[in-house]
Amino acid sequence: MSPRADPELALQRIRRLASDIVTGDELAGRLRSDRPLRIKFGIDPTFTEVHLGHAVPIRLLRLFQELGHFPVLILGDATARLGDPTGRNEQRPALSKEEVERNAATYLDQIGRILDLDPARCEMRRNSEWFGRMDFFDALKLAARTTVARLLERDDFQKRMQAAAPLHLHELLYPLMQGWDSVMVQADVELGGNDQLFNLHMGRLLQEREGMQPQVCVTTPLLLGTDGRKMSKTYGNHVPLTAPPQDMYGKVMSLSDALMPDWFRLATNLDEAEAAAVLAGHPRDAKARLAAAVTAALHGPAAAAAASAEFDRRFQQHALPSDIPEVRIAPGDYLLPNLLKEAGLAPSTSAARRLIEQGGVRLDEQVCTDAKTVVRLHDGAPARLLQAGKRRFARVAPR
RNA sequence: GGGGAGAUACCGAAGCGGCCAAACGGGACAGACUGUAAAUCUGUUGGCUCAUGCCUUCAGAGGUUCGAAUCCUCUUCUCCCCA
Repeated sequence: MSPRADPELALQRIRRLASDIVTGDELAGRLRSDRPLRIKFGIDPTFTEVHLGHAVPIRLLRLFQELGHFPVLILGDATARLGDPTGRNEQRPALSKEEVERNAATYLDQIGRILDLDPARCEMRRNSEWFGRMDFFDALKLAARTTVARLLERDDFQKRMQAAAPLHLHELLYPLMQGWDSVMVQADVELGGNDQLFNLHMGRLLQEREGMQPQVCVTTPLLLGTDGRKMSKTYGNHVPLTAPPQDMYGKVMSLSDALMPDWFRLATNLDEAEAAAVLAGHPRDAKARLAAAVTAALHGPAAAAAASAEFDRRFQQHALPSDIPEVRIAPGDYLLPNLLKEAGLAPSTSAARRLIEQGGVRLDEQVCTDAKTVVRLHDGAPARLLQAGKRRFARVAPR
């Protein structure tokens, strides 16, 4: 276990990644205590792809770990089967045990890219451990610890009541379950996205009822997607933690300028002064620095440097990418649109034709706008270089 | 249980017998511009052996008609109001 950092400095670094802290004084007090704090973070394995937005609280958890504290990761295998009502898709179908397990495995793989999951430095618990043992009376006893009015304070519950939208009884109990996790693992601090504040508070309340010192709640700000909307897979504006270095770098480079300060703060380890200095320079360079920092954090500096060099080659010097996939096809004469389809560069020959007519296709580095071009690819013919749009390439050769 | 409104391409939404492969908006893709972007402008956005040609689409199944996304019947599903 690394030695604990200076409490003042620690607090400063935590604040930089935090949106709300309830309460700051309590956190300062605990950071000054002489034991490692138990930092709880819960994830419900309800989906499989973790992106940079999800990663913000995980990065904060990592920071606590670096500061000498002890992450307690809760795998919400019980809660996942219920579904946190926060989500817009309230009708999330109940997941099977198998699905939950499968998701959990991919989660840990992804989280492990940020957090040190070594059992000596991190505790991992499944909440089925205690919820699986509860009987109905235990559940009622838990429910008796709060009031309906208190639960209905939650913003999205209120909205749904007002909109006369369905609000199921079990959804009301979700915050209680999350809060009970805090009791069971004796959390000192719980982290979560800033939409989690209500649930985090419930942990405080339940711990207090149990005569424990209530946990400190720390929420993290929302990291917006590359286009400024909420980061989401459906918008295609997300950066998956598992994205290969080249893609990751490229995705970050497509970020809107205005979002750079947030991204520096929430997705990189640059300190405030350093980030400010970089941002004062040319936006292009700042973004390159950002992309490199994000990529390096997940793939290491060497991969980041390579991704950066490749990106510059491709988009600044308009050079060909260094790794063009090779496609082997049956020998013969091909109409250009068919060839594009065969090479996997277009979804249909019609789409390929349109692309050609719009000047989006290059054959051996020459723009070709004639959809009737015939490409002869007989046995022994040399490979032809195809480019569709700015970033799709293939070398096609007869099989 | 009663009454009403719907289901159209990736999404939202027009169309209500031929001029409909289907307006418009968003998204996506391409081109120009650029700092890689964003913004802006332009174009494209069912498929095909590439054609002023053919084929498959307007919830599903039948029917009327020379002709149906549009009319009729049934089925499925959604939403709203009343009980």
